[in-house]
Amino acid sequence: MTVSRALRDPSLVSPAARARIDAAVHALGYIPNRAASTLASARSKLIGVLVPSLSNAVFVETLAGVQDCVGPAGYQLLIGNTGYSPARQAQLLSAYLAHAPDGFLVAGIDDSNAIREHLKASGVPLVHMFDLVPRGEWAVGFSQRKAGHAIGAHLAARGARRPGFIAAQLDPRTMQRRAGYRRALREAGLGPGPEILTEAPSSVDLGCTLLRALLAQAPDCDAVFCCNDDLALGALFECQRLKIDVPRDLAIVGFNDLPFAAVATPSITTVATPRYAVGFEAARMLLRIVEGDAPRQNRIDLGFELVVRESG
Amino acid sequence: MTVSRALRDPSLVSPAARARIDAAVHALGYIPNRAASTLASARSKLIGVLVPSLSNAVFVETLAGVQDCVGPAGYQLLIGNTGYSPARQAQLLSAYLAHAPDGFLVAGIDDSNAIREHLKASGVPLVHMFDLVPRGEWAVGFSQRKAGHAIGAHLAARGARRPGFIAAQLDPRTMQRRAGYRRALREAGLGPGPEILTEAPSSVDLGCTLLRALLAQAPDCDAVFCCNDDLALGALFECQRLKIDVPRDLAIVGFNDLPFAAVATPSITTVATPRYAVGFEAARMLLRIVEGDAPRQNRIDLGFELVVRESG
DNA sequence: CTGAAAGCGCTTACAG
DNA sequence: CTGAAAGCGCTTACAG
Repeated sequence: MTVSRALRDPSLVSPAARARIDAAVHALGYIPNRAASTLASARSKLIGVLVPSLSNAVFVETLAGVQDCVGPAGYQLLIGNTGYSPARQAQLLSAYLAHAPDGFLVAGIDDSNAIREHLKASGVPLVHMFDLVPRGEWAVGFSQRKAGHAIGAHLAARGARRPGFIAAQLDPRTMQRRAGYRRALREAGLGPGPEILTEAPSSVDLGCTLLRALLAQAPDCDAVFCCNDDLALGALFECQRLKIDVPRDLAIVGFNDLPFAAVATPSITTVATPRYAVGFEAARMLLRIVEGDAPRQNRIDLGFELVVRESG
Repeated sequence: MTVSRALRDPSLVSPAARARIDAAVHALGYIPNRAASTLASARSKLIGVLVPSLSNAVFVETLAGVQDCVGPAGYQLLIGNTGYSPARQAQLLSAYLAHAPDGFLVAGIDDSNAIREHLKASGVPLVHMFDLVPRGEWAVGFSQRKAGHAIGAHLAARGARRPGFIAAQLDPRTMQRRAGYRRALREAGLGPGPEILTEAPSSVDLGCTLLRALLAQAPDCDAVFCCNDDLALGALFECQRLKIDVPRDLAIVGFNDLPFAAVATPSITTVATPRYAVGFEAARMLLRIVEGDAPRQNRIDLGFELVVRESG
């Protein structure tokens, strides 16, 4: 148990003992057993992270932020992909609870109260990522509504007469962006405009399809807000195929500012979202809670930035 | 301990006992403690997965395959991003070893023998993903060399006189593709052709830069093999910016067949790689080994497919 | 089919 | 600064 002490905090042990222990550890290739440590200390050094998708680069970068924050502190992640399904989210939360994680980081609100109570009972702290919505709970994100509003206002200011909207997945964040966007159009005296919505998962390919559908429904459309950059890229490709000049004939605006947006031809106007920072700061908040140094602020709004480029 | 039995395998217990146990479990919201189970049974139901990158969609899809295979069997993943660094890989392997994983799945060969011995000593089985190289070890993948060869042969057959090559990251798999590609050019009586290589991480943006560098070095270049689709997309964007007609003035070929390749304008010729299947089959192989039913074959070659489209 | 005993490898809390 | 004792919550192996 002097060994146990030396491994956890070398300063608790005399230099002589430390040296002998270090030597033995090296000679034997000894690796402490975390299961035993977890059992004895009631600290697993595991953090459960739930994201709605991994094919969306946004969440991959969020995970990178989380990892960069918790890795140096010696925590490992249990990463779960909910596929935007509340049921799957509940299932993953219970499965992870068996591993006694020290905390949870979740992107996408959990609607089902069943799990909420499960969690409360478990006492495992949870920080929401992206959604600022559940007041009174820990959250790091930004206002999807304001971001959508910024885009609507931009298109109106740019002179769009009949802007359209295309969206996939229709998760709550997308719908919040839409709400802000529509509000901006209203404020600018524009109608709600044509919209093509589908619950299908988002993809570049789908962007092509939705753009065609939009133009079929509203041939006089002169701008389109795509609920994310993948869709925007597909829309751009489709315009190129149809010989529609972007932005002259049709302005295209995306969302997230994924790496390709800046270098597409034309480059894509979009909203840069602080996804890496959301992951990092949410993880930092969680670690502070776990380690008993909870921040006074329970919500952090990281903001966003409209990036105007060539496409609209 | 009848409870323990009922939870692991209900058939071991009488229906009456089972019913009472189920009722109690529900009433209490009881969740078994995996740390205790791991400690007592020497089975963690944890699998360590090491990939070189998560910003590359290839590995994200590989992880999806792994997850879809091991999830139903009740295993959780510890996912580590090595960032193409052998040192980081070694570090992650030791860190994960402390969690006593039942197995490892690794993309990218581990060069450092130090860890190899560590692993051997631990007795934790490991299956390589993508690389078929280490004979005598478990592996699921395909021949990068042959895939590169198929591209070289295709460009030559298509009439390219001076094909170029651009590549980033320069990991072993990329270099194997290059070797096969160069061999095909040689066989077709073409010189090795201009090449722009950089160890920088791959990105769409970098594709733009490398294409410009290639054309600066070899203005008479009439085709380019980009070591992956991200680079190919960047190259395509850059051609559009420079008003270079693809494929008339310059043919572009990528690698992986990421979702956007099929819908770009023009659509991108590439090699479809079985990345989801690599993950799934590697996981299946590992599970069989872990569960004492090791397959007789220790290597599975999943092949690849050249997908000829508009860009070259 | 059910149960009492021992132990997995650590950590905690308490003595020295 | 170091050590003996007890226990974390399960599972294994052995009796009944």
